[in-house]
Amino acid sequence: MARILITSAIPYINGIKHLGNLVGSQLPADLFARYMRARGHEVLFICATDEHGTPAELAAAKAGKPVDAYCAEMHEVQAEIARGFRLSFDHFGRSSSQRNHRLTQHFAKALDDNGLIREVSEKQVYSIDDGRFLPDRYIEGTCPNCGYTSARGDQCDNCTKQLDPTDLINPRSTISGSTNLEVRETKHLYLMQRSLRDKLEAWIDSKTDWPILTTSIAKKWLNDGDGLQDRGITRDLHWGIPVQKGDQPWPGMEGKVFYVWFDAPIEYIAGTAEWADAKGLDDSAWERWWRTDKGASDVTYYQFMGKDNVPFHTLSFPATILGSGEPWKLVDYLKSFNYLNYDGGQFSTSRGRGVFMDQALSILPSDYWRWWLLSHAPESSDAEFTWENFQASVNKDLADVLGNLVSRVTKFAVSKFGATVPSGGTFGPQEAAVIADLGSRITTYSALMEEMEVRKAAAELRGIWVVGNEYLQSAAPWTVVKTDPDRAQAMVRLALNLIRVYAILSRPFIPDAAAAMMSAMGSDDWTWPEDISAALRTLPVGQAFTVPENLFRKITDEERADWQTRFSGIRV
RNA sequence: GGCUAGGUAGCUCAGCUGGUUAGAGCACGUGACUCAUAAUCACGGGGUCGGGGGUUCGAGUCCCCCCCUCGCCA
Repeated sequence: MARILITSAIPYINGIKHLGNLVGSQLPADLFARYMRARGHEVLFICATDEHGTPAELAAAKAGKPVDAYCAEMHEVQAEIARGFRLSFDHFGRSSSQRNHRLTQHFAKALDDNGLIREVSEKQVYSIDDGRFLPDRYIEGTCPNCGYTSARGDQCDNCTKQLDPTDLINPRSTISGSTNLEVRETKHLYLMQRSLRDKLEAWIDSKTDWPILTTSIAKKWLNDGDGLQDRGITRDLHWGIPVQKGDQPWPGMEGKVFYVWFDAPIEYIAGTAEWADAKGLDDSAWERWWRTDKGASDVTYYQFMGKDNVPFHTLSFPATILGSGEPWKLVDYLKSFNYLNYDGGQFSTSRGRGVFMDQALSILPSDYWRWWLLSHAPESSDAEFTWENFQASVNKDLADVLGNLVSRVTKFAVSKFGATVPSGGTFGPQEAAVIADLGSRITTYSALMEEMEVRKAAAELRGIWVVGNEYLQSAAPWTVVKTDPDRAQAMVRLALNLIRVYAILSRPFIPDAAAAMMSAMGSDDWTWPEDISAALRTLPVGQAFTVPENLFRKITDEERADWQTRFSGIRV
């Protein structure tokens, strides 16, 4: 038994995420966690909400709520949706937790003690009416280059020329529209990533088994232009983790907070501490997952995220860990995903284009989405969601291949032999062939799951389902029963056992349907079928089973057309 | 403009270090079966692997140029 730590990139608190966000991190992480648990490993799966920063403050203001209350509320909303998708987090934490405050301040002190923090004085635009410094993208004005009146502080969207906020003519705050702005001098802390560059590069170079997507992004940042840059880790904001050196004040930094990208990944650790707190365990319970001097040396740590998060997880966060000089666990395997596009374009949160997690659950159960998203996960390149493809995949794979298999087996069995596992006959060559076929397929499937080859694993699982239909078709118990009822009973017995085995194998992808299959077979034995021959003889003869409701319903053309128009833009 | 990843059957995608007639699922056609959610199973048609050069006994797979998507960055 191995010890496996899994984290999913933490979703930002501001609003409900769309399916592209889901399939890029939380869902594949859940798949992997469920699989590893099924194999009997000790798994800890942590996620959280990322709560700090300007967007959270603005969203709270828009909602007319204090930012802490807003975050608490949105955290609960996201947690509820996560439960709806059956995301099996051991803990769903919050980056605003006290645990994260203390750890973030601790890391800042450790970095400073090691000479890796420097102070930088810089000029930034301050909005007097808003009472805050404005990040570049919250300033608009007239482009000095082309005269476009809605140029942003970092770039003009019209002429694409790169700008400095102070270049803008008649600059204004996009938050309030106020033009009462001035340039103020402010001091910030920078993490000296440059001095950790070689260490980081050596570490990245040692990860030869990582996806190309992951390492190529990391190397680009290490080598592009002047190479890895030092990074500001503080901001002039109110909502965030106060800048402190451990539990001591940081002279000159009063009133400032850490930058959200500094504290967010630390929440992986803090979230584990929150998990221990929630369980009433002491510090050693979470430290054994993170501190190699306190029992974590045998932990294998996996991270899951979309490609936009890769630089922070391959460079910035490791810089924090390595720079601390303390024995914290570094990620062992980083699985990254490309983007999911929506019907010929992008998912767009701001324009409400695409399907959001709450809407998805309002039209179909989570298993439908889990299956489609995972079997089409954007692993090697960006992938495309279309309603036609979704409909075809759900109807064929789930309803026809798997759902109908369960249906035909149980209904036939009940009508001929009653609602108990029949005792007659013995397994012969046909059954031996099925056992051999499944044995090798399960080996393949397991290997793909361990390699996190999500799409290929889904395809193999589907192949495993098809084996059941192939067997029934060639064995034809409905014909055999007329001349040799005992033989037909043996066939039915195998088929019923098949349903239980399929429940186990399918559970990481479609947990609800798997539970329904298992329960219909009157069993609760989820032991992984290492020995498929024995696994197909597990249900006791005479044990009662039930005919489950159809596991999956089909999506009609009318529904598809309706959804297609409903989710084409403008979220209602 | 720089960079990453892609451009393979109607659609969604596999094809590791170059090697027999380029694969899967869906869709389509034909047949079988009738237990089942008009489900299933078998067989079949369909691709000059974005374009053009080159290296090689041999290239979808390596090199060069060009075109086109997606994304990132400046």
